[in-house]
Amino acid sequence: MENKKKSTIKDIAAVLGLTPSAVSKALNDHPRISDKTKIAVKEAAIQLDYQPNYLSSALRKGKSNLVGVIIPRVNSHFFSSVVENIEKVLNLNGYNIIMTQSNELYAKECQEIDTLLKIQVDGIIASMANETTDLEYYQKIKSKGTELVLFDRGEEELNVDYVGIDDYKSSHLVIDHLVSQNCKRIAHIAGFKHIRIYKERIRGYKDALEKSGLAAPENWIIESNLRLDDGRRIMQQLLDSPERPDAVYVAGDIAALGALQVLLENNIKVPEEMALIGFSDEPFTSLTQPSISTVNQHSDQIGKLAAEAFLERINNPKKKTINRIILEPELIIRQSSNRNLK
Amino acid sequence: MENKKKSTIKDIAAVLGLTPSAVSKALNDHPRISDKTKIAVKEAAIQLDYQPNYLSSALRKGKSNLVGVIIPRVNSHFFSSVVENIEKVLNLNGYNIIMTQSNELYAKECQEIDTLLKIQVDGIIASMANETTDLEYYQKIKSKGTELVLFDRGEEELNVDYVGIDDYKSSHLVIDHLVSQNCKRIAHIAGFKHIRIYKERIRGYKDALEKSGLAAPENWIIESNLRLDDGRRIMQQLLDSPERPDAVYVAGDIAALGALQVLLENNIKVPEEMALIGFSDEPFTSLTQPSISTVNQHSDQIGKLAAEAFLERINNPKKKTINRIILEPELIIRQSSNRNLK
DNA sequence: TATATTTGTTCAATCGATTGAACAAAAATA
DNA sequence: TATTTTTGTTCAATCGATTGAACAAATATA
Repeated sequence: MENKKKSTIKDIAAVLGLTPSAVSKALNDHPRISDKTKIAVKEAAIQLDYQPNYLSSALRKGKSNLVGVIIPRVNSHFFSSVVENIEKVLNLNGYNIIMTQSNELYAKECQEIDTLLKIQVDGIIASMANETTDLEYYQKIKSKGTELVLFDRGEEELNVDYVGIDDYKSSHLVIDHLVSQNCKRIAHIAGFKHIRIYKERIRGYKDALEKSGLAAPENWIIESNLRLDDGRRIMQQLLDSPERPDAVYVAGDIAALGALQVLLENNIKVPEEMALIGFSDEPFTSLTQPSISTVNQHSDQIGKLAAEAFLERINNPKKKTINRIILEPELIIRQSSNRNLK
Repeated sequence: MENKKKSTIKDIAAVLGLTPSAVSKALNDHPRISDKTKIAVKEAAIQLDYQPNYLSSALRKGKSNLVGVIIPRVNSHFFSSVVENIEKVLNLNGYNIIMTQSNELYAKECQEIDTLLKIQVDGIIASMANETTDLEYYQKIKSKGTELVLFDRGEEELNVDYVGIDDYKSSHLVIDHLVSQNCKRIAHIAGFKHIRIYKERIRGYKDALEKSGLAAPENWIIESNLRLDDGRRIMQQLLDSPERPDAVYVAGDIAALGALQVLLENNIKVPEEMALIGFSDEPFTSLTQPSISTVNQHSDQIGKLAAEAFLERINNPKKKTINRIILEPELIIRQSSNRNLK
């Protein structure tokens, strides 16, 4: 029952009275092999349930047709959707992906990079962990000659292909909308400043407020991990502050959910007394009561474009120019910020 | 700057005036190599930033030290937590994991299995897709001599190691609790009967009701995909039925969330008019208003035990006995079913 | 001192597939 | 018929690491 004897090109060669090299060439459609032989070889391959040995061919060719994907965490709609779309595109092109998660930890991320390099993936597509400030490990990927594409969280100094949205503009969409809802005192629960995308959101927040002639006191920009608890803690802090805001723009949906919980627990009317906007369009934002306004990052597009950037690079190894693809953000207005509809 | 020349044992050998085989043995602590040589080799390895070529050693040894993990979807706390714990245990034992998702699709699952077999993983740890009824591909894993461990969703006929919870008993915990809350008409939004775990939950549901002397009309057991929409649709259907239930036991948290939405939209008091219990202890169940009672499946334990089952098997290839590890479920009582507290 | 044992290293084959060069046979051209 | 070209296949080296056998040198035993 257990048919452990995997067949090799040798077995096929033996059956047909050929040499292994002829078989290899037949399978790879080498021009010098006759059609007759090719057909016979391919038939025999099926008969013997032949599966090429990936390890040996990768070793010989120096190419694994494997791409590593590193994301901060899988349990997020945004990231899992990006991965799904990366996979879709790469599968069509003969690549398989290996998905790993850093859990937002720098140490874990380094370990994952080492593993992927060890397995000799042809490239890595990654979004950086919150903790990561030291880019040494990413430099290492490039120095090993492995392709690297970043998405969402990526730093410009690495000088590699990047796909993401216009974070600066996102903040403008958010703030302009809140202003149109007659909000006057808008606070920002932000991500860490050392990460480019969050820095951009902060910059956009400030500029958009200034443009509208509203104040943006420094203590209304609160950096955090954007976890549920951070959202809760900071919202409570804002509620307790002497001049309470009338709107809060949160740089992540999960933290926005935490913030919403605290608002509801304190019987604050949303959006009448306090408007709320999150970021990422996680599915649960449409499920809460009230539903949470948020910013759509086009995860499907990001995945597709990141995969294509990798393919382009691997197919043109000489190419020197760097692609920076910036998508338009889309504001999704739901109950938590819509004072007219409710 | 780009240091593409990866060093090999040959390079180390050249530096030290040894042969590659001596270097290989030194690195692998072969007893016949002198300590002096070992130290010298290891120093040189560090100097040259030597990284063993995984492909060649895997090819030669017939062992990749890679384990594939197949889950229905990553975007779920239960599955991502299981994977996290599998990884933790396996990393400590020198294995790396490759995580893939079937998206609940049989075709995708088959493709993932092929990929993993191609990459020549040493084993596969999997939870089966909802769609899967044909076990041929899983048989294939075994017939190739690759170790297989199943968790949560696994069928007995495959005759492989399994880790899961006692689904039959889970239903008893749920029903007994609902009965204690004075519920009399308890419906069940179930998963597909062809999957063992859901079948067991249904069986437990029926037996527990019978034990309590309550009716369980067949049309109160409604099979589904357990998606959000299924929960919504079926709950609406139950509300519209002539004899409306006063409690619903849902075999999955996401469907339970959908059900809750419909209840709230219809202004039905939960749990007073309708009690609700889900399954899996997804984090959002504690975040809804009211929070949803559910069953904890001990994802961390499942991951750990599945990884250990794999390790045990790979270390004792001759072992013939099958491990079936069944954990105790834990009922988590929250607002949606607790009529006393609220 | 002669022989046996231990120690440290090299040799050579191997894992399975790939690939350029070599070669013989068949076909085309002169 | 002699020569060139084309075609189909085999040969042999290679990717990098591993491993049992072989061998020489050093050490121990008789």
